[in-house]
Amino acid sequence: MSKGNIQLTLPDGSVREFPAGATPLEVARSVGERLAAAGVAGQLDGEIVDLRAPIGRSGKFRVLTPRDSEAGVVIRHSAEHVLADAVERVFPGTIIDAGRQDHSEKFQYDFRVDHAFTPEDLERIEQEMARIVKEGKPFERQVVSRKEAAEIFRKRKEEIKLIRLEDIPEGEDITLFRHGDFVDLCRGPHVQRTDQIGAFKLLETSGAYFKGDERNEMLQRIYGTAFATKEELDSYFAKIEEARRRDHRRLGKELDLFSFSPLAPASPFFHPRGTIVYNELVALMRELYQEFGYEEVITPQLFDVDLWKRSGHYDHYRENMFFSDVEGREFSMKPMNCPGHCLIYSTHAHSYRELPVRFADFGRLHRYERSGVVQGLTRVRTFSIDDAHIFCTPAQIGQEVSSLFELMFRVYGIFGFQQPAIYLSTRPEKAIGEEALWRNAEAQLERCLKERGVEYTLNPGEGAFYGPKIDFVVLDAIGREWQLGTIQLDFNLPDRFDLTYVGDDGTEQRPVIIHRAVLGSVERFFGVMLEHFAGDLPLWLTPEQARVLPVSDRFMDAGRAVRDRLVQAGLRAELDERSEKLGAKIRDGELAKIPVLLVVGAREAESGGASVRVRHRGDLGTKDLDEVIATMTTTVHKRVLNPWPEVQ
RNA sequence: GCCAACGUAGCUCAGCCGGUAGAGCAAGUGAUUCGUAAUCACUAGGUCCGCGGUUCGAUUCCGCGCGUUGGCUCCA
Repeated sequence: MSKGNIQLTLPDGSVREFPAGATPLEVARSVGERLAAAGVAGQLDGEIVDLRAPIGRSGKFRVLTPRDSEAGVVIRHSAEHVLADAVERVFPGTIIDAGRQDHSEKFQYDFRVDHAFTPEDLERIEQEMARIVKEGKPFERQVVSRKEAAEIFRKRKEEIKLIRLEDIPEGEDITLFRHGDFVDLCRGPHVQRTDQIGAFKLLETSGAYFKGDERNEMLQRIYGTAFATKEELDSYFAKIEEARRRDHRRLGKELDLFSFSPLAPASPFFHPRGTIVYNELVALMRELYQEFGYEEVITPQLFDVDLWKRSGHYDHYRENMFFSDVEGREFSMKPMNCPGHCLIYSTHAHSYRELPVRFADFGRLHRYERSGVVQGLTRVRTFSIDDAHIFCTPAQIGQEVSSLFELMFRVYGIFGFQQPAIYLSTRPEKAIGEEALWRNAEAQLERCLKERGVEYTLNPGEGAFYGPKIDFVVLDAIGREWQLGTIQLDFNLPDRFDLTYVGDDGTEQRPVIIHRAVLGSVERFFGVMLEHFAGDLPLWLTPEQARVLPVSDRFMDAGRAVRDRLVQAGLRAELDERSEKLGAKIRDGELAKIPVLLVVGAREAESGGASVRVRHRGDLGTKDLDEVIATMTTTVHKRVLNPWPEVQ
C-alpha cells in the first residue's frame, strides 16, 4: 500500500486501494454509476458515514442503498432537515433548535414558535415537505470554522443554533448540511438528494424542554417517521395498530378485568375477573417462595415519618410520598417495604447460622406520581410488588444473587418471555452512603455477573439512591422491552437501622440487605403480560377457563352438570344460560377469549361428554369429560402456555 | 408538574355555522329451542365531565377546574 492510501474491503471480499480522503461517493462510483446514484450512505466497519465525508482509514466498507435496513436511519435523519425547512417556509420567523432520531423509527425536530402547532398545521407542513422531497434537492456537506458557522447562523437569526454551536467541543469538526436554501448544523450522515426520502408521515406534536431539562424553556416538537418505501411506512403503521390492539387498557376494559375512576386517579380497581388473574400471579410467586426459602410477612400501611427520616426516604424520596396528619403527628403511606422489614429483623437477635433471612411482602405501596406521568397499569400511584428483602452476610451475596438469577429465569420462562437483557446500574448523583460502600457493592454485583458469565450493559448513575442494582429487561411477543426484575444491593439501610447478627467469632456483624423483585410491580406486570399475550391468557392465569354452551335450553341441565363437574375438579368454569343460538354463544365466548368452550347438545347429553372447542384451534370433536378435566387440570398445574397440549 | 388533544347512553362513536341529542353493540321484556363467530320484535336508558362567563338561547363559543390520551421531565 503506497503512502497516504487506504484499503477498503468491499462486500464481495475484494480489497481496493484509494487515496486517503476519498469519499464514499467516489468509492461507489468506482464500483458503478448505478450504485453511486442509488447510495444513501456509506458504512465503514459498521459505522454509518456520509457519502461526502472523506474516509480517513482502512476498513470494511459498503455502500448503503434504500434496500438496506440501515438506510432508514439516514433517511429519517434527512427527513428531519426537510421538516425544519418546511416549518421555516410555512411559519417564517420560527427559530429552529435541533432534530434527533430516537432509537425507535421516529424522528423529531424542536422549534420555538409563538403559536401551538395544530393538526392542520401538520398537514400544511407535510405538504411543504412533500414539495421539498419532490424537488430532489441535493444535500451538500460543508466543513466550516466556528467563526464561519456563527456568522451564518447569526445572519439567519438562528439564536438557538448559536447555543448549540457553543456546545460543540473545541477541536471537533463543525459540519453544515445544506439542501436548497436550508442550512443546519449537523454531523450527518444524509442522503444525497431529498427525493431519496421515499415515504414519510408527520405523527404528532408535543412540548419538549430545551436540552431536555425541565428548568429550560419549552419548545414545540414535531414527530414524524420516514422510510425508503411506502411498504415500510405501511408496516410501521401496522405495527402501531398491532400495539393498539394489544393495549392493556383496552383489553382490561373489554375483558372486564380492571377500571379506573377519576375519584382515585392512577389507582386501578381490579374487577372480579382481574382479581383472579392478579391472585394467580401472586400465587405463582408464593409457590416459588416455598421452594426458594422465603418467609412472607405483613407490615403496616401507614408509618410515623420518623421511620422515613431514619431510612433516608424522607430526605431522598419525599416528593414521591403521600403524607397525612393525625393527632398532630405526621404519618406517611409506605412507598417501599424495606424499612418495615428492618423493624421486623431487629425484633430479636440473629445468629449467622440463621442467615440469610428472606422476608417477602406483597404489601400495598403508595407513591405519588406527577399527574402527567401516570399511564394505565404500567405507571400507577398504588401497587404492590413481589417484593422481598434478603438479610445476609457479605459472604453470602454471591450465592443469593446466583439463586435470584435462577428464580428470575424460571419465572420469565413460564410466561414465554425471551431471555432477558441485563443492566448494571451504578451510583446516582442523589445517593446516600459512603462512596467506598458503593464501590464495594458495585464490585460485588459485577463479580456475580462475571462469575455467571452473563452479558450485561452498564447503566452509570442509574442506581437506586441506596444502592447499585441489576435490572432484568424482557422482550414481549412483539419485541418491545419491559423492565421487570431487579436486584439491589444495600449497605446503607442495615447501618441506619443498626441491624446486626452475631458472627461465628461471637462478635456483632452488619448484615447486607438485598432488595429484589421478579415481576416488579404486580400491576405493571399485569399490564405487560396482558399485552404480551394480547389478552389470550394461558389456562392457569385466565379468569374463566371453560364455558359450557348448551345447544338449546333443552340441554341446560346437561350443561349445568358438565359445569358442576369442572368446578368440582377445581376449574373455573361457567355456563352460558342465555336463550341464544349456539353461534351467538360461541361468538361471545371467543370475544371473551375463553380458552375452552364446551358444547353440550343431544349427542353429548347422551354420552356424558362435551364437544371441545379450543381458542385458535377450533372444534376438536366430542371428548369424554374425564379426559377434558384431566387435560385441563394438568395444563393448569404445569402452567403450560398452550391451553390444550396434545401430549402432556 | 410542563406542552397539546380529547371528554356525548354501560361500550364504540356520530352530532355542520349556537335553537336543550342520535346510531350500532350491550341491557330489560316477549317470541324463538336453534350444532361451532351475531334469531327477531319491542322497551328503557343522557346533569352532552364539573363550575363560571358570553348570549334571548350553550353539548356547540370563551375561561377555570377535574380526568384521560400522546409527548417532555421522572419512574416499579
